[in-house]
Amino acid sequence: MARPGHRKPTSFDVARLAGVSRSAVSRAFTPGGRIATETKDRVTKAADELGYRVNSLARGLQQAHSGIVGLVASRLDTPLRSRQVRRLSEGLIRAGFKPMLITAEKPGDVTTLTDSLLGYNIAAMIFTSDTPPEALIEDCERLGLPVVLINRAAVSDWGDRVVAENASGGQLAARTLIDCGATRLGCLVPVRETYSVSGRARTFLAAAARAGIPTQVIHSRDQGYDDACVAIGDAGHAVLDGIDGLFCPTDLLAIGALDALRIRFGIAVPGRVQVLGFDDIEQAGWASYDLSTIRQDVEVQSETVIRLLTERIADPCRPARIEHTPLSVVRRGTTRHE
Amino acid sequence: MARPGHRKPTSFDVARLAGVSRSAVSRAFTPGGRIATETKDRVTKAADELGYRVNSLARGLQQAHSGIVGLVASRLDTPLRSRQVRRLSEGLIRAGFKPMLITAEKPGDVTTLTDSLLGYNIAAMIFTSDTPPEALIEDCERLGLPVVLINRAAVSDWGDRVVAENASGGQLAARTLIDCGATRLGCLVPVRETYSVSGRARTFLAAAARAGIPTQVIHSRDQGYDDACVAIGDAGHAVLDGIDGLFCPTDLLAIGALDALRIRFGIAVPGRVQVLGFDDIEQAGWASYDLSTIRQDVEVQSETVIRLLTERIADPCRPARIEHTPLSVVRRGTTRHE
DNA sequence: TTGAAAGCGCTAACAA
DNA sequence: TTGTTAGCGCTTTCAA
Repeated sequence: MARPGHRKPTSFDVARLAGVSRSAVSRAFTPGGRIATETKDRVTKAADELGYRVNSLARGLQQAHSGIVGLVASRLDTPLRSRQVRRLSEGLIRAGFKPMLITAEKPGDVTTLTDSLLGYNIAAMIFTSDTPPEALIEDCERLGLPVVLINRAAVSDWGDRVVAENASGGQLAARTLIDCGATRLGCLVPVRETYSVSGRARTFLAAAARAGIPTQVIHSRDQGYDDACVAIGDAGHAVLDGIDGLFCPTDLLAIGALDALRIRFGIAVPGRVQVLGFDDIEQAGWASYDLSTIRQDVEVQSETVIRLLTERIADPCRPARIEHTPLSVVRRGTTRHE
Repeated sequence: MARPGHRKPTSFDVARLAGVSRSAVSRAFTPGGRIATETKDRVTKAADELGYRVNSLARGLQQAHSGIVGLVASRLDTPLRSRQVRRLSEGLIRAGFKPMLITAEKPGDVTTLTDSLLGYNIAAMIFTSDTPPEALIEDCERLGLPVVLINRAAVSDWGDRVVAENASGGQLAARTLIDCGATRLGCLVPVRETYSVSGRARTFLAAAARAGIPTQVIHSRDQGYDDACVAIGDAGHAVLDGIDGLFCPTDLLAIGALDALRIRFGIAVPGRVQVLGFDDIEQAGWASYDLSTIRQDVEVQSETVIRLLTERIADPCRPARIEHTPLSVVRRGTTRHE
């Protein structure tokens, strides 16, 4: 237990109390340290008595990195993202890292912030999707700093990537709706592009075209619930009457669309129009929505990120890799049975 | 711009290029540093040229703290919490701190983790509600480490606190329901206690009793959507037929209750039973719920936290303070007009 | 206002 | 296996 003593105890204090050298103390606290069990015990005991804790700052000054990992996330207050960040944070901690959270909406933010992170001699950076700070990633490359990109397009060939299979994602969505009997499709497409969302929408449209199914594009401003409501509202009966299946490349969009469809226009879902989302956020399972969707497994995704990170740190020279996370169809109440 | 040079430039390199001493470089990068403008310019220029960045690790070793703030949050994937964390993170960064995120569900996690945080010579700790790591806060006290508690009970008298006015919160909820014409109330109470939620429920019940309104308690296991669904399901018509107003101390609970009430039991809301939530999470505004609720202003809350933190760091000796965040009634579609 | 010198607390290379 | 020694990159007295 810690003592009321004012100054924080250092390895020197522990060394003196244990009757060993400071290096011995250092070794006792280093995972693979070459040290006699007996010595280690003495050190541990003395450390406990003094309430000693290794100073990670000093340690980080000496070693290759400080163990801090920069975690860059936009729209943290969004269901999918908050789940991702939670998992990543847990995974990082479990792997012995410390996540430093950078929440940033505009690319400018990210740059400034990461810039200051770099002074902490961090072990790596993780970028979740959206705002693409290309220049920043180039900085990381220059510094040889490991980078993992989640659901983001490649920037140069630096950085490992973990992406949902967006290509097959859009395709899977199209096939699912068609299999459920939809014959005239619609697709909600946010004007503000994003790697994953735009990718899914694009491949959905391509797949529908290949299948010879007529498809309408409904544009929304962005990816929020409100954006979807407005988009559906603007589309109006003129468009909506022409479709019987709607793909929304995000559950949040799907839920907004659903509310607009049912409540504003009184359109029966899935009776008149079937709706399919993407991600499987918690709210998709809420009884009022009971949204059919394509599931993106966040848990697997996070584990993959951590694995890639760890391996990259162990061997900085290996070529960049890209891992795909699996997708699965979750059939709920907004689509009809096949 | 950074140079391809392999070793990261140090203050020494900058000093040499600028033709000054290392101390001058240090001063140039210290906000209030006593240095001639001309010298500073020379240093800045040299630093830019070399791509120099102050090493925060080395700096933190020297100064009172490293600028890192520990941010402890449970249930990060929950709407309210993710909004809080987003705001806090933004606020901390704006104030020049770096948030280190500790996501932990069990008190044990928190202890281990914070323990390792302490090695980073952090500036302060912020605890969002739930899991109360009392021993930990005592540790902070012993170390003289500033602490801010959000919606948490006091532990000893260490730590500034920011709390919603739970006392008046429950009262406000009771009055709102009664004013809207409810005459037989119900209150959902999670068995697993939590400072804020339990507090609100308690004061709600007290206020209802004072007003002479009969009130039923419906217990749920915990605070999630599913917990509310199950609780309402278990209560059944026997209980539900006896109430015409239901207070749920969390929007998440309210939404779960709403779905159970309407979809499982076909009970009209607000026709037969009015429902009132607490927090005003984003989903409360979604058209399918349109939930009346008591709003907790997360933005104000975060700002208050940052202010308290900053002031405490500036003057570590000031007595602990407690600040209340305002509450307001948001009338939507699950209550009737007065 | 500036520079020289002494640490901050730790790890790592070397020698014993 | 252990201790000695030399830094890691910075800030901060203290003199000048």
